[in-house]
Amino acid sequence: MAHSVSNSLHSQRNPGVEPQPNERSIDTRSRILAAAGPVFAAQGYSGATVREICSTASVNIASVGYHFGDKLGLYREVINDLRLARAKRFPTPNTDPKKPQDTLQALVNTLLARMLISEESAWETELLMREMQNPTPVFESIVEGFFRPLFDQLTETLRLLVNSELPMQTVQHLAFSTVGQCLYYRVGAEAIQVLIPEQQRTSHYDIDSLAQHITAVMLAACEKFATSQQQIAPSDR
Amino acid sequence: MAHSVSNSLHSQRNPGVEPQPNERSIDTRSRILAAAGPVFAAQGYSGATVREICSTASVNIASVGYHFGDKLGLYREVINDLRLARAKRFPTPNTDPKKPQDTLQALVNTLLARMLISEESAWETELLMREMQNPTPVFESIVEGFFRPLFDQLTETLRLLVNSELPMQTVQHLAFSTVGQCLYYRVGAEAIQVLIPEQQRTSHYDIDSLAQHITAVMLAACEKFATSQQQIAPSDR
DNA sequence: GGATGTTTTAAACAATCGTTTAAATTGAGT
DNA sequence: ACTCAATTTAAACGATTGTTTAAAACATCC
Repeated sequence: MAHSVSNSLHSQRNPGVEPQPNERSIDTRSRILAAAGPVFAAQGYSGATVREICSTASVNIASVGYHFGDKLGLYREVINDLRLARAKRFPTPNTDPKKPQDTLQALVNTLLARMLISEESAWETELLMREMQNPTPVFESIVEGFFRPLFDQLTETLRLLVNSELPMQTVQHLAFSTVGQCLYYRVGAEAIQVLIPEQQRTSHYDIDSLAQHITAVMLAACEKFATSQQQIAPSDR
Repeated sequence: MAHSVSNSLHSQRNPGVEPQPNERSIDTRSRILAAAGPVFAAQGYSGATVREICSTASVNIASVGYHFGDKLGLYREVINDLRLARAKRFPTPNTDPKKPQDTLQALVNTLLARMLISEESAWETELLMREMQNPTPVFESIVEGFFRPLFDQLTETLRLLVNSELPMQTVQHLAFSTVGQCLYYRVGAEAIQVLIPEQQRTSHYDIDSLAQHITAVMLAACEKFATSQQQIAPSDR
């Protein structure tokens, strides 16, 4: 009745005996995976339908049950493949301790490039954004695999730019300030589209311009934080 | 067959003749509205079901069709009531041109308070967040009614803090930097919960601490931007 | 080439969705 | 008390969802 919690392949009736998948089998499997990503990203997990996925993949509806057991099983595989693919495409910039300013600029560029990507792999970012607002059971692994590495590199770089006696929480807040500014140009993209007329948007909202601005803001903050003993140093009161 | 595009009340058969709603009528109507807000916020528009809304409102399922015509009609009313309620609860801080630093601090405080509210009206912010990622036909009116006023006040305040010859786009970017930092502590809340151990989170992530940090970052940036003719002034290269 | 296990297929399943219908109930005016 | 419009109610509608089933098609090995 209820399918036992076993491998992803349902055909594996007797445990320990690996089935030998056909060439067609892995073809339909990969075709489902390729079609599922954009659909999950566009409609969300619960909004996406296995019928639409199988339709765009030119595959029978029962195939997802056969190859992934479940709709959630398919989603897990999509997330897993996404992590592997992105690790290769966006290599973390090599950190040069002698030029932390340049490292910060490179990190901001990488962050913005990940946010504002508009190629055929834009659905990946969309999917990660949906996970941030509607976390599914795979969210924690996403944070550890995706966000933690960049967050650590960002805090290390910012540490070099400020007074080394600043408490760690302040440096972490500076990292969140950096990420937050980058993230806004994706989360708030629809709002910006309403707030700013199109004429201005076309000329000053490319990745390089935004990266330069955000880097300048954070460098100014770091300089001020570097010369102050306290966490906050009001200027006049 | 298909209900004609008319008033929200279906009972209004002959145009020009206002129906006189009962006491019970406006009671069920308001009870539906009160129940719909949190459900829409928690499940999203398409995820929410009129059955759950009517169940928590202790109202028949057909009532939403009678009073609001449609599920979307109910949603529009929820958004409309939300705008009116929030305009009263979060009055925009009065802007004193002589102390732009204080005005900025107050604006950041208001922004963060709107983001991190955890009272019984937390569903309102949740609903606005969902609109940002999954815009419905009411999104544009939300931006104009909710975001535009604070965005304008923010740009005016920042204008007083920087060189008055700076191009408008730079000031707008500074406003987005401010909003982005505040927004991150809500959008990235789930990620922060994984990245930062609970022990640290309890002591340095209250509204006042975060507002002080963000204000300090933006004041540092403004000071630097005020003394530079160019939009970006690299320090050493 | 027949036997065996793997994969695909069409069809149906039960559950749930938003919406509609027609009758029952209520409330106010005369 | 009767009338008539407003409102509520239970029930059903058609459509769509994820999942399952049993048979057909395929591939592989002896």
